[in-house]
Amino acid sequence: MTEETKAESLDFIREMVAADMKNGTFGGKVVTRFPPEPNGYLHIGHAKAICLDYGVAAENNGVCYLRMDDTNPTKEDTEYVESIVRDVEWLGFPVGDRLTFASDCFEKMVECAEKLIETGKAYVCDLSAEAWEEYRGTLSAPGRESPNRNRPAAESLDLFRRMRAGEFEDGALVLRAKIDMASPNINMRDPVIYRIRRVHHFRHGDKWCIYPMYDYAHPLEDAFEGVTHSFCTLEFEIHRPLYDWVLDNLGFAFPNRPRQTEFSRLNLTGTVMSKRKLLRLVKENFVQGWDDPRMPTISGMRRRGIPAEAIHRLCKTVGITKFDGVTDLALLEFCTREVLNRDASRYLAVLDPLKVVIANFPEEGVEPLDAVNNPEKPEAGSRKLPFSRTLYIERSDFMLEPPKGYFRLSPGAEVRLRYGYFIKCNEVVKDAAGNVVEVRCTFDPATRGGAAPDGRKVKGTIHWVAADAAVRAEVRLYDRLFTTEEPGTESEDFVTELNPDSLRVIEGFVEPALAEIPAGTAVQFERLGYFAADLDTCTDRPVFNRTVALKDSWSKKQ
RNA sequence: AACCCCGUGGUGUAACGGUAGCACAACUGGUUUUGGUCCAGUUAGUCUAGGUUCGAAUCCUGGCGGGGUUGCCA
Repeated sequence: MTEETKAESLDFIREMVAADMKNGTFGGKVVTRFPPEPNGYLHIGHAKAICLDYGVAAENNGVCYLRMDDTNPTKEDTEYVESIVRDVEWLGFPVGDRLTFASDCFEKMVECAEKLIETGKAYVCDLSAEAWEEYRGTLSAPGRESPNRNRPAAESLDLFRRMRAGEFEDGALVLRAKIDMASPNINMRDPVIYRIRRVHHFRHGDKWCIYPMYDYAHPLEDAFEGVTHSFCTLEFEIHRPLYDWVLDNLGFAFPNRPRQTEFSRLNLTGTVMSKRKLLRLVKENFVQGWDDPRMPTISGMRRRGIPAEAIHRLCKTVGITKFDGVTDLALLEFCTREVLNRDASRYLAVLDPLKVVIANFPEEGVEPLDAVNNPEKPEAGSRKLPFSRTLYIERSDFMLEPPKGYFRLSPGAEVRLRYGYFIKCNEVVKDAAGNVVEVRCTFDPATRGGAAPDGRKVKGTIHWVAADAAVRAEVRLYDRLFTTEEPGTESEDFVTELNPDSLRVIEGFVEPALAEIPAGTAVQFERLGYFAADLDTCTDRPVFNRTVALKDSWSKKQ
């Protein structure tokens, strides 16, 4: 064994799976599942679970199902199913025929429920939801037994079948597991496992009027699919005894008994992650949709230009633990820059133009210059870049009175135009208010391409576009959605913490090569950041979403 | 308040009774036709009090701090 082959450390889940494989707990198999409820779009937090579920399966030659946990049709919809499949596939995981629906198992779940009733483990209860509050007890006081608790099995079975047949009003009866009303874990105090709810199901229409509760349905879904390792987030930790109770009382035993393991969800600074809150941002038009580039959704990040690989890298870096922390958004930005620095072609763009006239350059004509597409990736080739007498440069790349350490353009200073020539500023034109509106320069023809044959150096290299050839583009700059690091922690009314400047739309100039760039393409505008071409049918101009700004040590110093 | 889970630099994560390491962030410096990249370096950590042990981030007990649970949501 050489040093390079030194094993990477495993997270606690992968260690557990490795031990299971070694001990043959599940007969040497690994089956996992990613089980979203189709009531919203997937976000970056789900990506962590997806990477874990699919990752552990793949590492052990197992399979992973994408299961729609559609046991409560009130908020579920096919739109969400479709978006979830799209997002999982975009992340690079196969779905295909491994797409399943919990609701397809409803018949088997009813059979199991009847078995629980027959063995005295479940009973039909007529206590209203309000009445139950009193019976349930509190966190510190035990509950009381329902008067229906000892209803004969035959009677419960009959009532349960009539519940299913639609003989009762919504909420009139429920089926409860008979466990322990004195348990310190409230989930074990005779939890509801079936309720009557006449709601149209997006997949089964009005076939069902009883729906199973999560705590009862989930372990069965896992068991029916042959899942071995059922990973979920920390808030389900306290539900695990019930998960186990369902399986134990229906006779599931290893190696055919799934096991639940919890890990901490992903939190990112400056955003919210709960579907309820994200839904509100969409419904109340605080953002333009689930795929708004400011959203922490997978689709939003895709549109923002964040590559799937960056999300993988983030998930790998944050790892899997039970510590409930908050990951700095800077880590996602780092992962994004890392991938984009390698892959994105470089282009020139000017967002806040200042006119530059090259006095000694011919009035007419355009000179095509060679520009390398990506210095990190020679195989990306090069392109032609038009140069002319009138140019635009970034307003911030010129200063009348430059502070110490500023090495861009200023009166008397010489800088390099990227891929172009050295230019020197000779004259400044101001308007009546004293604002600089034009800079007059001379260029050195010997420095074509950006190198001086006499070996003289310039410290600054600035970007530019030829005024006549440049293309108008809409550039969208995004900032964090919220002003606070952890929005919503202080007040439930988290929308009061929304950042009013989270979207800035700018009319800028880009070089002509970008006129017809395909949507989704990631590019770097030198010195400005990474951008993703957007397909926005509301505008006839190319649109760019800024994925992430470049690191900028100069402006940070100021 | 009862029960469960979790506490390692500012942040995220390693070390599985034997040298506290990595990454991000921050800060220096070097290279550079992007103030990007790349390279080198600096700052900074085991919540706390006991106990077990030759030896504790790791095991035990108490305290403190954080999170979760009182849906006929998932």
